[in-house]
Amino acid sequence: MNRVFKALSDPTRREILRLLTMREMNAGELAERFDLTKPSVSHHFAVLKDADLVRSRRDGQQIIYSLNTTVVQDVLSRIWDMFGSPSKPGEGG
Amino acid sequence: MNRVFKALSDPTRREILRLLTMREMNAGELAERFDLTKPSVSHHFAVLKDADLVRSRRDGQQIIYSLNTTVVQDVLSRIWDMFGSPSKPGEGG
DNA sequence: GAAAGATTTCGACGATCATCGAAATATTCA
DNA sequence: TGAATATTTCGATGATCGTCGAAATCTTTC
Repeated sequence: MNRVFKALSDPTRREILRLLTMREMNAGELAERFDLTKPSVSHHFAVLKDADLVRSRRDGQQIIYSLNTTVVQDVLSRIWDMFGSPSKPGEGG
Repeated sequence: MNRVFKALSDPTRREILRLLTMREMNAGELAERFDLTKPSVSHHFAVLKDADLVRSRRDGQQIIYSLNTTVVQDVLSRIWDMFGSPSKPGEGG
């Protein structure tokens, strides 16, 4: 769970995730969207994969990235459970 | 929004937030729960306050921390909107 | 097999971050 | 006013992080 929060702590990676909610994209296509070198963007892919938030598959020369939908949903549920229903003081928590 | 994610990226701070969902606590009470010096824990309070996730008020010699419930709820909603309903490829997003 | 294209790995560098001990600030109580 | 308690601020330090250019890996095509 810590890797997930670390992964989400960088704006570039959050933007990658947001783009992938639209449709899957290959590495070069994603890299074009950022003012970063390809090695830098590739590093962000690795962090997101390590957190299990995205998946990748090869299609010819290209690597196609997609959102790991089930994990993202599960993670969001956990976060919600952790902070989403705080009992107010005096409400009996 | 970036400050929020940065704030959430540290396990100690997430634990502070989790504890505060139970009930409000003063600084010393919270600090006892961690194997950290008081200056370190105090630093985490500052980060959480800067992200507007917690509030503090003074009661005599003590500073009482509580979850900023409305902001936490709002933040979670935003995160959910950002990643919560990803359209699968071919589903027409 | 060699050239070309897409992507990642490597090694390094500067910035940011979590942590600490010491000192400073704020409040209470005698 | 001065001692005691609670908490934060300051200054420093080691670790982690995002970034880069160069080199390596993998695939396709000729």
